[in-house]
Amino acid sequence: MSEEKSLNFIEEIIEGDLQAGKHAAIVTRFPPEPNGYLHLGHASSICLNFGLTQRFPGYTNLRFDDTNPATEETEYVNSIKEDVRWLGFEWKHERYASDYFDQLYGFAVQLIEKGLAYVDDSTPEEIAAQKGTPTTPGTDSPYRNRTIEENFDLFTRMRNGEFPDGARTLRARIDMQHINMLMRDPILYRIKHAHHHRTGNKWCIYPMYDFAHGQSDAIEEVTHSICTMEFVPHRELYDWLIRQLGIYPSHQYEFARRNINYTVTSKRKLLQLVNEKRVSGWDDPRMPTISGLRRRGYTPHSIRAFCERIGIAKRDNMVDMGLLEFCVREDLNQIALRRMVVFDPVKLVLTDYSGEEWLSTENNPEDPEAGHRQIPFSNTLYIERDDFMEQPPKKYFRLAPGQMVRLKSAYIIRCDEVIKDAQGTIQEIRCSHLPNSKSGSDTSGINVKGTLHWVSVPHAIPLEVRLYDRLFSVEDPTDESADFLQYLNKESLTTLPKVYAEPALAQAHAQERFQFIRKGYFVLDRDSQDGKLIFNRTVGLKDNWASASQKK
RNA sequence: UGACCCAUGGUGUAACGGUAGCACUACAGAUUUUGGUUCUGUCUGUUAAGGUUCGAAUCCUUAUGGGUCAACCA
Repeated sequence: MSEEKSLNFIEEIIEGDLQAGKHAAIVTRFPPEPNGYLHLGHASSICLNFGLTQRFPGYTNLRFDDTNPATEETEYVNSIKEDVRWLGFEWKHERYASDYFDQLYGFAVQLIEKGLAYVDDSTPEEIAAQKGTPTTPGTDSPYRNRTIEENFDLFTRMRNGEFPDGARTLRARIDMQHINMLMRDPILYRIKHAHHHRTGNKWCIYPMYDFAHGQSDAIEEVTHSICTMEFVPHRELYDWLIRQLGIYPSHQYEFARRNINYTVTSKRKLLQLVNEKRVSGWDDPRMPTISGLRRRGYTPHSIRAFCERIGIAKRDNMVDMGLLEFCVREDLNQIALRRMVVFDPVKLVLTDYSGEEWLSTENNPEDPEAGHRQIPFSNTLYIERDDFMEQPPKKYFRLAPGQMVRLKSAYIIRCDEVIKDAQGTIQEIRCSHLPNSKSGSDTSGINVKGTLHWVSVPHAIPLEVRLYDRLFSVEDPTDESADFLQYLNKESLTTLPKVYAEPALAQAHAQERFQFIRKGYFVLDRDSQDGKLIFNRTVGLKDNWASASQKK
């Protein structure tokens, strides 16, 4: 039985190309612009581009599309490389569009010499006016018919820095009446006296996306250049330039960007969240950035599984964040070390128990290899306040007066008495235990429905815990006519400054994943210091009781 | 008003002219020393109308709906 996984439409195209002998091997590239941090949308593209060359013969380059020195920085280059590697992929060549600036300049000269490009002195406003609209044709620039000699001279002088920013542009000479607005004499080069993160001050003219991306693809002999649907109209220009230049015929294929509900995946909007301090930074655990997810405790494996499940297609989509959460729970359930932590404590005293003992408990019931550890037990414990109810509803099988529950990995106890203060707040729950019900050697013959987590008060260590919720309160924060910031979820971060944990957690390492039993999955945050451990909740456990009891 | 892209349960994605499947979600039950996990089951779908065909989610036409295109951004 072969596990026949169906191909997505791009894999089908590649399989067809390979079978037809069009290519012996394929070349793809992941082409980020280093002007922001990578997010979930990029993860999809990374998994696609790198995944393709794992499945088919060939390789994938990492190429930075760094043609706009005004917004691009080395900080972003470094974070992008780190994130791609963290996701589990390695590129064949690390390249930059700026590596090709000399060749690109040569291509521009070729177009000028063929009469297919001209220097335009029009202002941005004039060029916009010449452009026409989607339904009305454009008009020719008055500079459109300059001689080849004049164009060459002016372009050379543009390069030499004789003109200020924005004074002139180099435009392709195609057709101002073209039905496709991108074909209406698109700008190829613009003047920017700006420092570039790699080429420094060598250049004061920079190529536009359309005159860099496809040419870089061709230089690298990329066979399948994959991008998102908004570039569909660019393909005509992409092909035109390649044809006129007579360079390697890379082909562009488009797929629909993945949208995920309750968040935004737009670098502009994410930048805004960072700049306006709505979040603590690009790696704020609430951010849909790779670095945010990493800090939140997501595993590379879970993100890859997510991308695999949401697939690749051309139709508009809105993926449920719940699927991402499912993927990370699925992974973490297998690997997380179980620990007991009480968030909202109420004291529980065993009136018929004295002294202390260390009990054995498994680190991960899903993984026998994870072994066991010892946990301290005494007659003074903390349990969760909401694990006790004086007047329990039906089917509540936690602790209540006269009721029995098991303390995880310890004894079955019965609630005998409740001590309250003048306001009626419970101060202490007094219980007795069944000595012969000890975990592992239970001869009591009693079966209880509920099992509670707990910590021994004298042994407990304090922790800070940060609980996260979705960043936005509506499914599509960008859809509404209002500003997306208006839909920020004000409860996206809840900090519990002091919770009580079993002592084993004092030895937690940054890379370890934990499941705080009945609470969720947690990871150590980098804000932790000696003596002050901080944990991020990656995701909660599925909670059928909470959803069932809320429904009433 | 134009051109282009897209349309399968609540969500995502398959079916390549021949039984509409998978995953998530939701719901019901079993198991469980985590109301977790695991297991079993249930609900819900081809945008519409024509046409081609023995047979259409699939091919054709039209309509409808959604998206994209008027940055010296990518």
